Amino acid sequence: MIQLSQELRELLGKTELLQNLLGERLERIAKIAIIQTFQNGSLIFSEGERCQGIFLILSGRIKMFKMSGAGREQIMGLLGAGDCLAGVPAFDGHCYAAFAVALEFVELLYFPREAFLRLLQQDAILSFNLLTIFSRQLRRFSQLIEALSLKDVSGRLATYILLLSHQSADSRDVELAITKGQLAAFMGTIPETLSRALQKMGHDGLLIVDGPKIRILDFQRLQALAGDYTPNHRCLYS
Amino acid sequence: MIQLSQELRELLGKTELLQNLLGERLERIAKIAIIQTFQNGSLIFSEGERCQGIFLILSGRIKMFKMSGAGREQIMGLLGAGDCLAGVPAFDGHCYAAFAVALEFVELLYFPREAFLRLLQQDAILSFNLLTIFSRQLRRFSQLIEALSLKDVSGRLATYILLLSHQSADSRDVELAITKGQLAAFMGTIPETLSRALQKMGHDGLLIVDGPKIRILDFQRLQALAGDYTPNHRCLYS
DNA sequence: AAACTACATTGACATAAGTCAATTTAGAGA
DNA sequence: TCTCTAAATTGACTTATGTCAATGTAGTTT
Repeated sequence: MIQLSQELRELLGKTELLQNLLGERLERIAKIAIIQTFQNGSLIFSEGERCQGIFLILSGRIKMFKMSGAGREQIMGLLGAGDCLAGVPAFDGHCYAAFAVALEFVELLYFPREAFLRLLQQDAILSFNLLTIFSRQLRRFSQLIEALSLKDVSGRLATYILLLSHQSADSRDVELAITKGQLAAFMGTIPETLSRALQKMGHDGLLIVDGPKIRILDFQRLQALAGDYTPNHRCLYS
Repeated sequence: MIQLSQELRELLGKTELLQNLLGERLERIAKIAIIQTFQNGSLIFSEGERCQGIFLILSGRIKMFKMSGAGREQIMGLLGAGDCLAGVPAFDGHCYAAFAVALEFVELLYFPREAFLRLLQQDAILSFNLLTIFSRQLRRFSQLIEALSLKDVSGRLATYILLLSHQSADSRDVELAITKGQLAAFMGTIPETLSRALQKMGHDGLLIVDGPKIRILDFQRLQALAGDYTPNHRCLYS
């Protein structure tokens, strides 16, 4: 729970959006911010709604997703403390491009669009930070497009597990931080198909699944399944 | 064919990346630029290659795409005169995220990365322009992800045709500016499937296809096929 | 411990879309 | 006009993956 203005300022300086700003600048930014809270499961905004500002996540996790007419979800991103939300709509002034719901109790800092844009013009560092955020997101989206269009579910899953493995302490042991249902929606598929893909990979001796824990047995074949065209794909994951 | 430096400077000022810059700034930018040309069909860069700079397209069209292990293409974007190329890799210093090939004879302006980044720090307008470019691209990618994950080929096709229709003079008549093979690769499918989808739409009385020309007969059913969840989706297409 | 809930798995089935191969069409160049 | 080539279409077939329905599992609450 965020309460102290002092504590708040410290937190802000550590976010990707507001890092490296001069103290006084940060001070001024903190002044125009409004704290908003959302209960677990509540809708923060909807696709198509007019966007009036940008959000910084202070605590809690948020799911951004698109939805088909039939009600299937495609998760566009999972955000947590320090991440910024609705950067694009706040910048270009158009509508939200996706839905956002709170996966937990969420505290947000809200900056009205006009004030945010004014600050953006005044502060080159803020612009730079936003460019960094946008470019990272563009890379993520590129990968997602590639996965959805050019890989089957097993391939996407293998790619994802290998990515987790890179971030993990022991690269052989990986733990899913989200439910398998969410993972399915993230991979552009449904829980049933994901379950079967994992089962097959287990049966083929690529890995062992135990609830959210996955132990990788065969990196080589997993990499082959992931089937990246580029010989060294590491730089893409930055 | 670009030859005169005067002519060049005028062109640059009209591009999205360099518009609204002060005259002297533009002058300085033009100085560090290097002209490169590519023959029709030639590879401009490959996914995974280290990026050393940013490109501005002076003339000709460029296809950006990803490729599967099996050799299938997903077109990420089609660029033309005035567009900028490799903005993200130039900014973040990582590798190209896709392949780029010339679809015609192409003339590019190349700005070495270091010089470009220096200019970016000095000029808030340049940053703003790049933010605009990035945010537009993010919206495009969002739509592509939504299409690939949540719509079938007919739905994607309907969406695309309606988009063209909005841009067209007579909204009932639409003309494809690219080959159907490229369109298929853009929609995340193959020519055979695209051909069948178009055929079915024709058979169902939604439209009439004559080579690259399409006449829309039934907007309502086309819109239903496109199946956007959001009631007013217009703001997404900006 | 029992019951409730959300999540995950499994099975049977339908179908959209990819693959392979053959044919047609249309544009460019001789 | 007649190739020659690339693009587009069509047909027969296979397969990945979504749908529906049932069952199983685990964590939480009473």
